[in-house]
Amino acid sequence: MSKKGKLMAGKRSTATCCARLRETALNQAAASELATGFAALADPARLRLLSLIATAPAGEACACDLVTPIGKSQPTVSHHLKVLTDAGLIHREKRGVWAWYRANTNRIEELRTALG
Amino acid sequence: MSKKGKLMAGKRSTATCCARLRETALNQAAASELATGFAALADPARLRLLSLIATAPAGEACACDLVTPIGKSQPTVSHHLKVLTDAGLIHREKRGVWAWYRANTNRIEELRTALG
DNA sequence: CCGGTATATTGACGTTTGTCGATGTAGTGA
DNA sequence: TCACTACATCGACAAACGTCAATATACCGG
Repeated sequence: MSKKGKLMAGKRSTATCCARLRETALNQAAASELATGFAALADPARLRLLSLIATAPAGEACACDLVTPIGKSQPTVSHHLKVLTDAGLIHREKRGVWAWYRANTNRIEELRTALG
Repeated sequence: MSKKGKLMAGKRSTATCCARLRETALNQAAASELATGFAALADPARLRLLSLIATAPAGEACACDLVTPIGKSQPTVSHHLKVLTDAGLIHREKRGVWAWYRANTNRIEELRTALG
């Protein structure tokens, strides 16, 4: 779990990457950073999209396969995928006409760590 | 701490208690349940409140000590505390004139598990 | 009972969000 | 070139949200 022995408390090196809610009180910057991440998860459609992408074979999913299961219009799904992308939770790769999405494990883990 | 406790005396279904985003695709119900939880975390002020409460001595914090560090008005802080309470992330206990808040570890862990 | 304090609720406001239809853009194959 | 498909963007709208001042509620010490 611990990648390195790097959890020095004294160094204030913009440590928003590893902020932990229940360890030390969050400063404003860290709180804002985390809030944008959680905001992306604060919608059922986006949670299901992220789940569909993360559990897709080969770890990636085509946008064309995401519209129907979500049950929303194509522009809406496209919008949600953009929100997830902007929040760093997924990564987009355009291949031909198709857009392939992949979960950003590091970012998800970052938010998970915040709750630890 | 006791093993389970009766703090979770809500109508939370057992099926959604252990949903994991990256394990199997979320159904609509589980996604909605998780989304309300993450929505409560989708605000910097609420994240800082939860952090202040979780790291407070004896594991509990008085509302009277939460207004100033947040830098928002008293009604606004009260509102955010209510949102966190309704989402099951903290627990409120009125003692005399004061309201004491305590983090709901189970609920936080539940959301953390969803990202695992 | 009275004044002071702690907290919650109400009402109003500007802003953000989720949604869709319409439209734009770009790759593909005939 | 043309039609078709996949996806993004735009414009509009209602609903939800964050915020505060004003007010209400409840407790406590005199």
